[in-house]
Amino acid sequence: MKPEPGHWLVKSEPTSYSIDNLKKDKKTPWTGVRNYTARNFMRDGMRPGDPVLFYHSSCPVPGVYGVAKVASEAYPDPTQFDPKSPYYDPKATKEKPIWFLVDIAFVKKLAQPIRLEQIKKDMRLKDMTLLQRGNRLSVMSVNLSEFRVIDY
DNA sequence: GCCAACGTTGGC
DNA sequence: GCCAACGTTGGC
Repeated sequence: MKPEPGHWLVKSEPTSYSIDNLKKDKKTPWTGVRNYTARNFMRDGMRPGDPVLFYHSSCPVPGVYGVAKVASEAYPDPTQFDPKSPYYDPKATKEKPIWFLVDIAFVKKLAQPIRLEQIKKDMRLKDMTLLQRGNRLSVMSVNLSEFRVIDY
């Protein structure tokens, strides 16, 4: 899959890391992504400054809760080398890292979240990767036009 | 808690 | 390389 440059969406379960956590931290390494497609988006697609929609999943009201931006080039996810981390990958070495990440920085929290329910109803968003059948990617690209519908 | 839709793993 | 079994995601 050729990564589409420019605009992105990341998912997070708010019980594990929410937009409020990001607001407080200002910037965070997006650790723990263990899916090759998502990794490729971060490693090969994301560039510093790219806008990112921040999506809350597995919660009472799933939806886009804020906007962030890419805040670094891709670099190896340090948790893959840490045997104590839940994201430890014994196959990874510092010479040959498997997993890469970028830093994500807070931009803003939306006054009202754009709920998944609304996204589904909006004909302008019907082709969003987020809505494609069975899409469980935690990092995905978003078209500029789709991005502008959500972050107007 | 259920279940559909995947991705990954491992036997062959 | 195939494919069944298994694990995970995430909406509902």
